[in-house]
Amino acid sequence: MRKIDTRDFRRATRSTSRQVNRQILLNLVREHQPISRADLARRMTVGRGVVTTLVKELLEEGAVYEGALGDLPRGRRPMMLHVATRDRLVVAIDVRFSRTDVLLSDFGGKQIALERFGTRFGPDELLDELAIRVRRLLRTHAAEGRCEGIGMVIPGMVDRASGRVLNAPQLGWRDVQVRAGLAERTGLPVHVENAPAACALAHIWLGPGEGEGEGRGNGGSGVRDFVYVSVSDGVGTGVVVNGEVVRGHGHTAGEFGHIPISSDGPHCLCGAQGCLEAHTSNLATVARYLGHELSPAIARELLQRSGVTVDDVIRHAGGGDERARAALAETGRYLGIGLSMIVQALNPAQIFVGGEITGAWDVLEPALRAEIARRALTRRAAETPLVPEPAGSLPRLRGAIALVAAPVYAAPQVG
Amino acid sequence: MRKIDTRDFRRATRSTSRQVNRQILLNLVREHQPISRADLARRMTVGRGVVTTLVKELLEEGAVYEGALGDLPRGRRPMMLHVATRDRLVVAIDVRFSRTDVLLSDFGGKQIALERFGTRFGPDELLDELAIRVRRLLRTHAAEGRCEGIGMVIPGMVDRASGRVLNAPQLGWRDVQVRAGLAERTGLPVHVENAPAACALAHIWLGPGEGEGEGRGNGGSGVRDFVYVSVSDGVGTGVVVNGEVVRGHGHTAGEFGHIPISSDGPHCLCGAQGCLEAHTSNLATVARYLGHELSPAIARELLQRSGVTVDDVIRHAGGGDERARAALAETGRYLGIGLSMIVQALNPAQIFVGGEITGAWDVLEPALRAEIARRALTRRAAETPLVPEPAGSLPRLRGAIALVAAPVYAAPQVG
DNA sequence: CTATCTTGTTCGTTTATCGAACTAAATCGC
DNA sequence: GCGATTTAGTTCGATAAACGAACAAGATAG
Repeated sequence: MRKIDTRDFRRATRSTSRQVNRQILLNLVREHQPISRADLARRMTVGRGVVTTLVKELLEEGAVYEGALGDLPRGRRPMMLHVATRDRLVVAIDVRFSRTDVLLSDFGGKQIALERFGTRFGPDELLDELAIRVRRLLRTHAAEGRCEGIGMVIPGMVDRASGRVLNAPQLGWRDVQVRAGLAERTGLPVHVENAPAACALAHIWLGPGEGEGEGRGNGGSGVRDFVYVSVSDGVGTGVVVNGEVVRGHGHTAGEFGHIPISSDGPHCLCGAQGCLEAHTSNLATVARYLGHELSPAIARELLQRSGVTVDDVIRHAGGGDERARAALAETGRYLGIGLSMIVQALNPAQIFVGGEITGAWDVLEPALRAEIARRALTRRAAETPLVPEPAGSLPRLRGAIALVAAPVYAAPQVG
Repeated sequence: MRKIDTRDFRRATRSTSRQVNRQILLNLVREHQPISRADLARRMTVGRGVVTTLVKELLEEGAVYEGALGDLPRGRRPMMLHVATRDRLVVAIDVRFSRTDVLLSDFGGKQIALERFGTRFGPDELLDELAIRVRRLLRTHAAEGRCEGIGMVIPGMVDRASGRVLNAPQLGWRDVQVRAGLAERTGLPVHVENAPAACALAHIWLGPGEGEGEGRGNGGSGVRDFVYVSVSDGVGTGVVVNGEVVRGHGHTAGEFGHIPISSDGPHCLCGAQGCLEAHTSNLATVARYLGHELSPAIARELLQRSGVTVDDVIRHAGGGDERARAALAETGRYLGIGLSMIVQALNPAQIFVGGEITGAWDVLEPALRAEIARRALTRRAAETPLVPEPAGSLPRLRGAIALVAAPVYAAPQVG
């Protein structure tokens, strides 16, 4: 029951029906490929004639292609249809404090080439470096297909519509026009997004990132209401309601990382005290392992001197180090409080947890479950599925891919 | 950028364009009445011919009517159009612990007759009583128009689709089929909803409830992303994203009332400790005024013995009672923590605060603002507008009206 | 009284779905 | 081996919508 925005609506024209049905059909092919025209007609409860003309259009545009003939017990064998992914390329860029990743992939999420380099903290220097690498990648792999765009994820707040980075504390950026800068340098359409929001987008459109080599390409998890919680240097979330990422009025929705967990907890980079992030970031976990409950600023120093990383803590926990297990369990307890708030506030169908920390899921999960169950108002809410996503599946790069792929398949807006 | 749900989509048919444009037109009339056909054509960037046929259809259905001729500097005078509200009635029902309100109103929110009686806690008894009163009201006011449905708001969790009350602790209800029961008894379509969610719906469709006598009828606040926070016996919220109320996967979204504010705070009715509700409900404020930080169960006893109500505390605060002011300011501080969480999580364009407590807005507001500003990540978020809605404007009954009115004007779903 | 301007209607054109008829290609029964 | 049956895919006329131009109905200005 959505209200029509009388100041910014899209009315139906002669061609709106076609656009809507075309997009539905394209999505059905995407999620059920290989699939025949007759099957599509049945799923859409439409005559086969309409499917014929819609498919003809999509074939001419190169959005779908005809594969092999299917098998049936009786009757004429159907011509199976697939969405085109292989010869459509995407450049995915993940900018973080520690490093920047550049991935060339196809539309289905299949990896073609991955490069890593140390992040330049000057925006112009970084964009120059990126432009050089993008051009080189596309020249080298020109035979693989045509590049349809660049997706870029940033640890910070982004105005997705304008492609401007509003505030990225980890990079020290404020009000930087990233999209225009990179688009000029490369001549490609550029999409910029906050990292956890992009990770959520990847789960809408590409599904969980298990298929390393092949990349299922079709799919996207069927869940339409979920929250993606990213735990790394910072703690951020992507909120999805009704199959759409919630951006917020000032582009800062999903900042669950900076809700207060305790009134007197460690100081956070954001200036406040006791934030979820200050209790559960990788820095916080390491500091806790080393015997402190410190602010991230001091913790960063501490761990630079000690040289201990979260991955070390997780490895030690796996090896039976009780202090490491206790530190992680404590992180789990705090994170559980945060997740319970998400459950109360949004009652999602599922919560994805991403980050290095998922390597200790056996330690984490009981703590998370306990906190959620302690607070939940209904049994259904108490049993909200938690799904870990290991950092190794490159969720942020998948998010960057989704930034380019999603608009091609998204529902046309009407009303 | 919404994803199409390939398991539950609505494809475009021959008549979809018409439905979409018809609904856009209806909403334009609603928000700009009186308005001419030619103006509608300009706003929709469509030929006047299309408007003629759409309006003819709406006139025949009685959804709009022609009013007086408009004035123009030159040319033929336009025929002004209005939405029909006066002869379309709604029965709004607000069930609470202390009492039940039944309001007969028109589609624009104009009050016709209001009845109050003590709530029967047996569902069947309550429905019987309600049916008698509804029938009597409609018989008495039969001349005023035809009743298009019943809207009913409940303090608790509701499955809106099935009309079932899942859990209403204040009433002691669990799994009660309210809709079917009342629909059978009255022969009218019935809509049931959680009270704060309905209050949010009222703000989408009817706008803030200032116009007592007339009822602006047109309108609805233009804001499409906001949160309505209801503070009374309990504390609940209605979350609105993109002009649509967020229901959650298990119908329990918006339960910000039961997020933890403190780890060792008062026990809450929900079983947990330190909930926002336990700190900021009317009971909590009264208990605080009387010198305790108590669980609501004990507080209820206490205040029954003392006979003090929130309204008393608010009155005393207005009279200069420092203890009352301090108690309310403390409530404001805790509520501010809750609101700051809402700002972080959803970054709404606006937050509405409803309930008796708004009577002490001068005491409350500084505390709320301070807490939000202390936590907010951007200036825009820090300055999120807070809008008080006094309990006297009957927000819950307006919500019940909106339950019936909204579906008539809502955007048809496509894609 | 006429030129001009604006509103509202009418009607032929275009573009979509809808549905029935038709062709193509496979299996089954005999 | 061959027609009956079944399923896939195409074609084409009917219908319903937007689109756009022409036109009638009022109003004002000079």
